[in-house]
Amino acid sequence: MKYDFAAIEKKWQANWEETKPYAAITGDPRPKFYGLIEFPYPSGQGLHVGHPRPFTAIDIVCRKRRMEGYNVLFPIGYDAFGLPTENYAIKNHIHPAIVTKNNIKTFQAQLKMLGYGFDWDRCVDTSDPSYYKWTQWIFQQLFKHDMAYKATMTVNWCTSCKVVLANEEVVGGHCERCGGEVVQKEKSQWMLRITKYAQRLIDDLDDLDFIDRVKIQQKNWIGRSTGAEVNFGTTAGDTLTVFTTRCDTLFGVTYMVLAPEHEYVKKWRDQITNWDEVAAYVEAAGKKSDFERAELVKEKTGVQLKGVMGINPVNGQEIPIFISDYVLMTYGTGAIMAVPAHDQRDWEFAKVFGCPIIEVVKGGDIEKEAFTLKGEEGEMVNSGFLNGMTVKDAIPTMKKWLVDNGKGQEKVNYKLRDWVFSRQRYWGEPIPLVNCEKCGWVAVPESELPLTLPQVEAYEPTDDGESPLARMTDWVNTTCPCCGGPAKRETDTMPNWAGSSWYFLRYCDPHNDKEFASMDALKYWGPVDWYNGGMEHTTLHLLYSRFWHKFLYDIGVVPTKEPYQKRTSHGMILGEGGEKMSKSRGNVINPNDIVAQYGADTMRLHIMFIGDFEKAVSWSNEAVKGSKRFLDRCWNLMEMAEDSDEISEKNEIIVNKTIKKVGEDIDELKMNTAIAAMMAMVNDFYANGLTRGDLKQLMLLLSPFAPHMVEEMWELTGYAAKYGKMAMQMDWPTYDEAKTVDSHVEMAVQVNGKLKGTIQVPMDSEQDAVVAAAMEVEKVKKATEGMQVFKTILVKNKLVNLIVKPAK
RNA sequence: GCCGGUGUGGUGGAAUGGUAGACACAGGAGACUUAAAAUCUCCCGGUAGCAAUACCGUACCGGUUCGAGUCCGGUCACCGGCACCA
Repeated sequence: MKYDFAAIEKKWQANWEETKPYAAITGDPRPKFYGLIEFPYPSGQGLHVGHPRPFTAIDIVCRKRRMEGYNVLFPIGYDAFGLPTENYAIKNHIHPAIVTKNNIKTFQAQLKMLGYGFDWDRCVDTSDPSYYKWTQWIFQQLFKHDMAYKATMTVNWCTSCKVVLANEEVVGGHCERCGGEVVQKEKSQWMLRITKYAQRLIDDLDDLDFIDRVKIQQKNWIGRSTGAEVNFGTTAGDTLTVFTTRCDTLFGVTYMVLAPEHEYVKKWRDQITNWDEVAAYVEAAGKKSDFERAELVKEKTGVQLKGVMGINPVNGQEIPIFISDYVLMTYGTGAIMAVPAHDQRDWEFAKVFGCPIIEVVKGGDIEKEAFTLKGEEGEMVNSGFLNGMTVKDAIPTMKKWLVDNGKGQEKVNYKLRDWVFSRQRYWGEPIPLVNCEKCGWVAVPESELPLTLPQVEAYEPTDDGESPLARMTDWVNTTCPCCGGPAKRETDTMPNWAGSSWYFLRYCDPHNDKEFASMDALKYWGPVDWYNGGMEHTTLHLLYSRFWHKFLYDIGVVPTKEPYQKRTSHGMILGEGGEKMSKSRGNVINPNDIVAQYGADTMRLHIMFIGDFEKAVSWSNEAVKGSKRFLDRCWNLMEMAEDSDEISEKNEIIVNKTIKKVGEDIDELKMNTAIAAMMAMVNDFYANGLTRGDLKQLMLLLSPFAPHMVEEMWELTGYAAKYGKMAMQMDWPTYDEAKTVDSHVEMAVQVNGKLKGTIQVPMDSEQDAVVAAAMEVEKVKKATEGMQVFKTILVKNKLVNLIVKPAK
């Protein structure tokens, strides 16, 4: 018999729509649990199989928490601003708001189809003015606290789309969408000072329950390195400051290098005797994209600034100064001291330009390559007062010398850059600022928020890379809230990361029109207890939202310094054969098809059973059958079950064992082994028979995985009437530890570490009894014949290992 | 190059240093059926053997251990991230 999944799923989804068993109640006295999944971007393609994996996993965790007595918040929403919608709108001349609305409808239907226990009354849409009013409000707080500033910087410009692209949208120097060439262009941008939080973003990871690879990746991205700033004199009179992590090698400095954009290059124009050559190099470097500068340049290039020399502070030696594009303006001071003996890049440059290479740490062969020791045990040579020291000791000694002599100071640098926050796009939150000639940048009064997106006729970006909003002169021209004089609105919009940086806060209090969320609601629900999401967001969304949250904490509007207590991450779902799913490969799996053929419960179960949650797995249409077969077997147990509400004696052990295993596995997201354990229990039921009481335990365990079918079974077996509750509202089953193990155990018998057989012995048998039983095994007899047992290793209830040698 | 991760049957995958391959998919055999599907039961790493059994087996080489898929050192391959960060 097969169960009628279509009718059953429809019935129970209608029931849940009506009775709202997933409603979260702010302020409820039960302990709270806040489970979160990354809200989807409502694309035109609808849900794909990638979504249900994390959604189902956290849904299962939340369902279990409800049964354990928690007041659970498991919300959903839509990250609705973004480029694909805007491009679709451009192509089809439909307003992006309408496109978004339609897409959300599709997503909602699909999410409901899969039976997720979301609290739908808390649904948010980042493109809804009642939502982005508060995104704008938060931005204004950033602005008011000097955390947002406008700066001119180089951005990626697609020559074909005539549009500014984010770094993520540039693939190998070309536009991700059209493949056109991407060049660098100077543009004035809003920036957020995330770098101000760099240290705290590292330090506070220690108290969080994030999986290690997330912590490591965030730390690497922030890229803290400790070293020193060293002040070099120059013959031009200016002090040239560099950053180094290896101040121990100062005696090995044989030249200096500036980034081509360094301010001193222009400043020294009159003293530089080869200016034409220098100017040409600067211009050429400026034209190169970052991609070309990083990727294509194998051989170091550069030009010496003739006419100016640097002066090494430790020995007063005059050294040449070069410009080269291997030195980045965006890190450190944009200038370096070059130690070719102990830095591979400097070594390569020195070889090209014939600079001297002076060894200051013994141990390598600097004729062949730079000696960049990994440990810190090398011995200093040719280094004046450092001679004879280890590198480890030389670094602090030199630091102290620099400070004492006013030649430098300790310094920490980060790779993290400030966050480019402007997009020259239509479909994003308008930045709620106006520019007044007299007052400069001024925030739009809070009473005027939300500053809504005006209706425009064309969403296409303009030729000069301005936002489409710039054409709306009626909207752009306004008055200054400060002085009442003429002012212009900012026409750039926010990036799609804005709305997602705080959405988990809005879920706590989604209908509040006085505040982004009340402190009471935030205190009740915060922080998010468990947040699962993709690794691809580790250094973007996850970092950005931690930054926003810390800022909100600092201004006293959120109660915790971190937004998420626990972070886990799921592996990708690949197509059959392990290839990435893509339209061009034609291997995309649509969840709708699986649900139509097998039902939502099978879909949910299978996507959990398919493999280790953290690892990538390939989808197999064939294998889905197994999960469906299991559900059918569970369903058919109803006919087999004996008429008793007690757990049967014959199944006592397997039931208790399975309750323990499933409960523990769910908490570790090991859904695959939890399901395997339930399958094993069902196999036992088929072999040994079962009571309705046994089945009841299975239904409770299976309820989070296959909620529709279980509720139907719960009703048919009479439990719904008996308890007046749905299965999902029952208490999570408990187990008796003593009953999770049999009275007898099977133990392995080894002779000299080789398996010779197994024995059945009473639980917790002592060594003598085990050895006696072991000696009864034929193979053991044979293997120990004429031998002397001189050592016995007993692992209780597991194994006994007899170590033998020939008897004399 | 650097930082993470992974490598187990025909396949997806299980295994706190303790019986490798749980649980499934595919495959094989049987029961039921006029028949097929479905369902139920059994078999299913390799080599040799009628068999009992023996030997081999968790990418590769070595080590620690009574015992290693698991720990340590080295090598290779693949995946993800970063990449001239001084």
